[in-house]
Amino acid sequence: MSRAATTADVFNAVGDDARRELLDALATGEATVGELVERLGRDQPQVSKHLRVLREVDLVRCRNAGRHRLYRVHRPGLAPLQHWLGHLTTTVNEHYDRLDDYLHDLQRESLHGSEN
Amino acid sequence: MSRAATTADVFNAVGDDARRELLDALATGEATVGELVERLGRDQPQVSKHLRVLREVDLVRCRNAGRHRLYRVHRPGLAPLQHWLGHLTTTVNEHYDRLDDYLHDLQRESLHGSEN
DNA sequence: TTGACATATGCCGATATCAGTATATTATCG
DNA sequence: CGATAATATACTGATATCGGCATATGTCAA
Repeated sequence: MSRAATTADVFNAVGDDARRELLDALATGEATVGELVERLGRDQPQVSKHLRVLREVDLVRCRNAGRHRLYRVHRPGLAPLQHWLGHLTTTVNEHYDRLDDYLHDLQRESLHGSEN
Repeated sequence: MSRAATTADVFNAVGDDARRELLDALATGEATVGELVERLGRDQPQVSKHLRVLREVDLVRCRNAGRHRLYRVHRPGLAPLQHWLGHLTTTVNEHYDRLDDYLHDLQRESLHGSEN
């Protein structure tokens, strides 16, 4: 009972450098595994494995083209990230203002308070 | 030579459920560790530890208020996330269109890759 | 100072994760 | 059918990560 969940969520998937690089590489269009291997300069098995993770969380999809496999970003898969980040951002913006930041940064140095 | 980097980046920090919950909880304003412990229903040490990670990547900051410590979201810390996701999204949108998705989804049906 | 409260840190064990290597699967072509 | 190219999976070892518990640090108040 130590760890939490498998890599099976979008946030975790994007938490890895290699996978973000893959997404970036696919941002401009489809690519085969071999092309990605070359562009990222990583081993083929690793690229395949990372692609698998991305596929499992629906951030990418693929189709067969001859002997190759063309991967592409699956836009709807980005929704959870966009929604969470958007929601967080707007909520924070609604509840904080410049004055807050200003005051807080001032108070960060020293402060006295007595109350609960 | 196995693992990559320490948890010291924003994407990794946000990859964890507990930390996202913390950010969500702080979205509406400052809170003390105790309040967060109660809201999230997690042990105090864990909350503190997760807050530490968030602090290290500059997603939250804190100030002392008496015996308490008030944590808050540090908005600039969100920038890397916003930029990466925004850039990815617009790039993808520029290079894909509805027709692409339509065709790809069609072809996806016709030929298939096995899975495991 | 002492004592109580709030928060942080240290240690541990279980498990996940990643890179690397070798091998299996799948598809195309002759 | 067999050979070969492209990709996927299996296994391994090193390390990171997380949760749980105990304890340390720090802050106020009397």
